[in-house]
Amino acid sequence: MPETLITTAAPAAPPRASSIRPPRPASRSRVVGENLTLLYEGGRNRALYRVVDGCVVLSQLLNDGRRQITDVLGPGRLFGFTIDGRNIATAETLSIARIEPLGDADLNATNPAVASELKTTLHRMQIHATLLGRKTASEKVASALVELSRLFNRTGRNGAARLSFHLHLTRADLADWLGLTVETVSRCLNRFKREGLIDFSHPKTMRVLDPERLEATAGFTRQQTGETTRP
Amino acid sequence: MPETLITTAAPAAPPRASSIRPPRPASRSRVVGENLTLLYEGGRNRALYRVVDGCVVLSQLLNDGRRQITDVLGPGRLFGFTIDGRNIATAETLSIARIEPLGDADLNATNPAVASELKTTLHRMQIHATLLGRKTASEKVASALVELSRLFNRTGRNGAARLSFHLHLTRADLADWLGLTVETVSRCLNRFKREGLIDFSHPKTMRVLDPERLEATAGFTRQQTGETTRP
DNA sequence: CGTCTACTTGACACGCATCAAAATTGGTGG
DNA sequence: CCACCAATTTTGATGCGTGTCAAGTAGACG
Repeated sequence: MPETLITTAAPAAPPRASSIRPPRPASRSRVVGENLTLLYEGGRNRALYRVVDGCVVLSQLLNDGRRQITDVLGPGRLFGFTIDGRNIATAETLSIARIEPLGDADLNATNPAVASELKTTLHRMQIHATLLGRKTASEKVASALVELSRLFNRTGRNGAARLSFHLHLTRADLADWLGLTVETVSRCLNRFKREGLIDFSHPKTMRVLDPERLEATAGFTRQQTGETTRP
Repeated sequence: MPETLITTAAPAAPPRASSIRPPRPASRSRVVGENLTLLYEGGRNRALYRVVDGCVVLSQLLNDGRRQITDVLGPGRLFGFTIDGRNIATAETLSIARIEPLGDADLNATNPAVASELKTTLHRMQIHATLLGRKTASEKVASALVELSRLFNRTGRNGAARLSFHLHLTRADLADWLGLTVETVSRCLNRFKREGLIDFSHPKTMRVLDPERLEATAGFTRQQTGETTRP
């Protein structure tokens, strides 16, 4: 039984520069966001980890500090893949998360479970690339809500989804995940709230009021719906 | 020795709808682009392939026809990964390409070479996600040129790079890869030409005149440059 | 209660999409 | 080789979505 790590919030760090626009003057010394624990960065560790509870994000940075979150991991997901001993991405935990290292026997990429995880992550990345390159701001935010509600929704004691979930990401994290700015994310969320798609009193506690309309707003890839047209 | 497939251009198909904007009226019956051979689409085949020569692209589609090319494969790359028997992405060859199927013995994802390819692809996807979400149009186009010149440049007989390469992608493909429109791609390319970064007389034959300035225009991830700042 | 940070909201600007049309390239048949 | 048509690429004019800048509000924590 592997030991379980419990990571907690790190002390505040200077703000980072994001946004989509050209090189900003900013070039901060600390690259991770506030309230985060940096698990490793660009090739420091050699173990694979499993998320037990909470939320871990993978990210990349440009030289001037612009950040892209490439994946959001919920319970069960593995991370820490390396190429030639260097980690593929930077990983951070959001608020409190429990992670456990995989045993040495499982560290090999030829392990079927690990290979399967690689393919899953790759598939998710493809879908996310489509979101980043081809979706509008509204579609992006709606997609994120659908995705996060699936990852983190708590089922009631009767087993039915409550459609209320804890948003582990800040608005800035969402922006860095979706290729937007904090302001645009905030505007979309509040518009959805006005339109009755979602509700939130606390900014981190989301409730989906109209899942169908939300999913329609999110847009779909053809594969996801199974539709494939041929002449 | 596995047989080698030679794929050629397919007959013309109706145009597809791309662009980043909301649902377009368009919803065409044929989903692949012109002059392309569709290798498989959303879960039709079970073999892994290796690109021997030419260029293969992986793509995804949204319901209304918007397309995102998620990766561009040059010689040596593998593709055709599946999850539960369904292909992760749609693959198409551009113009003429030679591909060969991997032997049955190699089909297992636990094969080290296959696992390594998965990680390589995943790493490339992360870098591309950063491009899609956080780079400007100029940075995107410059990055694409740098990347394609590495994939397809022909070394002279003395072994020195000639920095001239065949652009397998059309402007529309580039746009779908970079999350832009055809017009923006064309404008960037011609601006780079005016500024002396690149040159091309034929639209498909690119020559890099100033690799350093081009790479500077492309921007870098911190990992790529090896730079990592800590407090 | 004061301070700090995250979040929200408004006014404005600009990069890139959109729309339109001309120029170039590619292919086919005479 | 040239004429002709379709597709691609280029170029210009214009508009919109989203980024930028700025100010205000709300929670969290001492």
